[in-house]
Parts: sequence; structure tokens; C-alpha cells
Amino acid sequence: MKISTKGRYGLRVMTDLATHYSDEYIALKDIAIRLDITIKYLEQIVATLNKAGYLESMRGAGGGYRLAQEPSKYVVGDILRTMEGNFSPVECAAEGMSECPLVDSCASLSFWKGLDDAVNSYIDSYTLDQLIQGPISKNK
Amino acid sequence: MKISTKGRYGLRVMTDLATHYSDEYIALKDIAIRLDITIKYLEQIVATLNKAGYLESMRGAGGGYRLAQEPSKYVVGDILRTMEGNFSPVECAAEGMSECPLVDSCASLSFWKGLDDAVNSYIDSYTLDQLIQGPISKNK
DNA sequence: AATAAATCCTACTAATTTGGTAGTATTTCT
DNA sequence: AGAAATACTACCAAATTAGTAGGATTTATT
Repeated sequence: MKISTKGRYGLRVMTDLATHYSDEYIALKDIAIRLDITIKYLEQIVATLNKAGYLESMRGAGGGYRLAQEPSKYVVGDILRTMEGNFSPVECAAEGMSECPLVDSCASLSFWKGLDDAVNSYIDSYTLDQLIQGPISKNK
Repeated sequence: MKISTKGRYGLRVMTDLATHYSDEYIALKDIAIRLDITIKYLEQIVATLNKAGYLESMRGAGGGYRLAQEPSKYVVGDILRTMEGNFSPVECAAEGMSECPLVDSCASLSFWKGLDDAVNSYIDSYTLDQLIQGPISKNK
């Protein structure tokens, strides 16, 4: 049960933008260096975040990206679901799914739904600003 | 963040064996029909469960598999981890991992570890016998 | 106006994982 | 001896994921 690099990098980009939060635009070039990924790959990740409305962008020289809102406004769960599509560990536990022929006799459905709930309520309990606090102390 | 069919089928096989729990051996042929998968694929799934020591097997005509212990002795989390390898959504949150070059400055590590904990403690809170109760009432 | 720096858009490709098939050997019961 | 079952191992196909690449467009600077 793995989270893809898109989800991880997506969150990293958001935390990077959060730690550099201001009204200035930050170029992908800079983020790419800090996160050690290519600009080209980063472009795709940022495109997803941007389409979701999380960012403001400025094209051309001196352009870049910045958060559309302050860090505390971003729920980590939203970001992860945006990057990964739905986050349900099992399809049949997700929205309105009931294609499974075994559904009526399925002993595990409520178990899976419970897992789904546990995961989502955890990731929804964090906002971006909470992520960028604390761990800095580990640096010293 | 998906659970593979191996994990889902593995758990289904175990619940199937649990609902038919007795000292008789159950042939894969029967399980395959009930779960609607081929015997050959089922063989692989069962092989993993068997190597983990969850089952007792009997070869030859009239043979099959049965649970090595009574259903209440099986923690669902153990079964899922057996089928999926480790269950950590992110590698760096798993055992002793720290290869990530960003580890010291990683803002998210404790977040990921928390997710890992949330998932594992949920799946460890169920035993097989709990799964096979309750949903039967939905059948009527 | 030209140039450089940046986002934007889209297509393609490579690598990995997942899901499944297949064949054959071995064991056990009748 | 034969049938029914597990045990083992290799292979393959489809899907997903991860990453590359090229070029178009926009904007600031000189």
C-alpha cells in the first residue's frame, strides 16, 4: 500500500512553498534544486497543484509560483487526494461503489471502509503550517 | 494508495477458511469457486499464507487447507502485511529507513510515521473472527 | 525590438509492479 | 495404478508509475 512519488513530491512542493511563503513568486528552478528533482518532472507535479487552484502563477522572466492562501488554509488530505486521485485503499470502500459481485456477502466491506475512514481522517487532521513546524529543531 | 489484489484475496481466503473452520481440509477447488478466481492464481496466494505458517495443508486426494489456529487468533494486520510486504505508505516511515537525503530537514517524516501508525493500529485491531460476524445479517 | 527567463501544454518512453497463466513434480487416497 | 490434490518455478501480458523531451507562450529587462 504505497503512496506514489507524485503524492510525496506534491506535498513536498507545497511545504517548500509554505516555508517560503510571501507575496513573491518562486521559480521552479529553485524548488527543483532544493527538492532534487528535474524541472521537467516538477512542472507536471506543479501543474496538477495549480489546476486544483492551490497556487498562483506568474509567467515570464521573474515569474514562478506562490501559494494562493496562507499555509494554515491547506489540508494535507486535500493535497494528497489531489495528487493521487482518490485515496481509498480499496475501490469498493470508496464513493457509491458496489460493483463487486460479492458485495452482499462481503465480510470485509465494513472493515475496509473503516480503514478508509482512519486514513482520511488522519490526513485531514493536518494542515500545511503544522508540517513546517517542529522538525526544524531536529536539524541542530 | 491502493491495496493489491493479493492483499484482498489473501484476506478473503482467510475469511473463507474461517467461516468453514473445522478440522477438515478444504480444497482450493472449492475456495476458487466461492471466490471466483482460478485455482492457479489461488495457489500462489495460498502459498504465501502457508509459508507464513497460517495454514495446515494436506496433499493428495482429499487434501486441502485449513487454518492452523482458530479464527480469533489471526490479526488482520498480520495477514495484510504478509501479503503485501510491509504496509507502510511511505518507505522512509518504515523500519530503520533513513536513506532519504532530505531526512534531517524533512518536514513530513513525523506526518508519514503518524499515518503509518494510524494504518497499522487500525488493521491490527481486527481479528479474523470479527470479520466473519455481522455482515451475514445483510444477506437476508 | 530583441533576448532571456520563466510557465504552459502535450506527447512519448522506460521501468516497475501487478495480475495472471502454465507446466510439471510430488504426495496421498482409493 | 490412477485420480485428486498440493508444491514449485518459470514465464508473460497488461497496467501503472516515473521520467524525458520539445516546443509554444508570456513577461521582464536591456
